[in-house]
Amino acid sequence: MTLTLYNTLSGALEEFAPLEAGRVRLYTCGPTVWNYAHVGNFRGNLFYDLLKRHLRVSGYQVTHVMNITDIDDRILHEAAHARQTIREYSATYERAFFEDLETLRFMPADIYPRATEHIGDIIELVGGLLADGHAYEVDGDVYFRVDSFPAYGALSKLDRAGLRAGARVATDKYEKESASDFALWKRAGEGDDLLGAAWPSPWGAGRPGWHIECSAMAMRYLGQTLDVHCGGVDLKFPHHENEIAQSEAFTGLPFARFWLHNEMLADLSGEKMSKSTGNIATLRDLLAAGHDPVAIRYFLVAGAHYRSPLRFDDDALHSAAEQVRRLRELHARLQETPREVADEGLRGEAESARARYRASLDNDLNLPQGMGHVFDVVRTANAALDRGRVGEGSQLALLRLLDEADAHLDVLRADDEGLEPRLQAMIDARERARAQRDFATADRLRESLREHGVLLEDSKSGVRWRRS
RNA sequence: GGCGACGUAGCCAAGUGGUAAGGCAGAGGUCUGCAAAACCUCCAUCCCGAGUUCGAUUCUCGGCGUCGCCUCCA
Repeated sequence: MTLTLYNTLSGALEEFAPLEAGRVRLYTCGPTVWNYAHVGNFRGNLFYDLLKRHLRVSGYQVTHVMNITDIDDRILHEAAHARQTIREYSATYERAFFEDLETLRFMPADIYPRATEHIGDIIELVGGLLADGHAYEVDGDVYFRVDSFPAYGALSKLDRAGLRAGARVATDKYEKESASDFALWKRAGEGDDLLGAAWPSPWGAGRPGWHIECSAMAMRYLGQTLDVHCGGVDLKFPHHENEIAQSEAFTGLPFARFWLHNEMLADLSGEKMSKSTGNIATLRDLLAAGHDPVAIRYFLVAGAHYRSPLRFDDDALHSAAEQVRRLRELHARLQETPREVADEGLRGEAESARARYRASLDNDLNLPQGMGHVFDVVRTANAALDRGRVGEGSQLALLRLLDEADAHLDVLRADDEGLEPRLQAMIDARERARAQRDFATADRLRESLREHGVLLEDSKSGVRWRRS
């Protein structure tokens, strides 16, 4: 089975193969650290996570670079307001971002380059574009000359004539040859040096434009042609279009072979979650409201196919939490000693489900469909366990199925394995009371444990506990 | 106005030219000291209209509706 991915560049599903056998060079658009990221941002990050995990499942070694954009107009503005340098200002949000990623079990990238630490690379890129006539300088600002790159618009399918030369372009304060030209380098404003936001360059003190850092850092660590470049659909234009233009104008080579774009997370009303609208929830908000981070992860990664919009909704979050619980429940039951029974049927079902699960993931990362296959078997397996019909063969096959899914989901492992001794003692005391058929005492202890957030489940093989 | 995506049960969400996975919620039941969990049963004809076809939810056209992008955006 081969991995097929939807490539925005061609607008079609394509068989994936990296340039170098066995190794994938992956670049994913990281955060601009000017504020706390919201769960919509993390939907994107978890899409990257899903892709990377599946590439690894598929046998590839993945070199993953994700940028940290720590210089931009908003950071500049906020830092000035807070009377801090941009580094001081952005450090808080950068740290929070990494904490949130860890909470969501994001598989870390290999390299997280910061824009401010690659000014030299950026200057080299801008210099090259100027030398070749792909850019021009106006009074300390440098712009990319879109007319010099005929393929402009190929990714976003925007016809250049169709890019309305009106609206916001008219308000642009810079003097550009053409409305669609974009800044590669911006002249320093007054006080920028005090904020730590001005660097010397052949065109005078200034800072990089928005798009250039991605080109510079991607090529720095991954070479001139990437295998996969990911981002949200809202970055297709102008960000990715501009990345392509400036990178390919510089190298004369394709910048990225596969462009993958994830759809947005929407609020309850269906509107895209975004900071400017204010309809956002941060991970911190959700945790404070008592939501399990693992359920949030499941919701964001498996709640919908990555190219479909996903609506943020309490019921959907609850549904995610229940699905995680059911998977964990079955996983726990499969730790028991298998019976000596003939279980060819169940084993076959588990193996077939695993093949179908794999095929779903190979088909453009269709995890929601894959989970359908998994849950088909979850029910069958539980029924068989109820009847004591699970032997060693099917037990192994079922565990393999769950492991295969968990290679993407990463929801089975618990954050805290242990139980406080005092609570464990209460469970033991309850078991003794039950053995003596002193159900009043047993029920009292169970209720008390419930108040401590521990739920009990009695089974033939003993009592199981879990956090509520 | 241009480009693009989407409209499947109370909710979330897959999918297919031959009469629609899965999950949540809900109802009834089995099991259990009671619970919980688990299991069993029930719960949709796929926005509307026309067309193509032996047959369309799936293809085409036209509506209606929702959303995204059109230089802040994951």
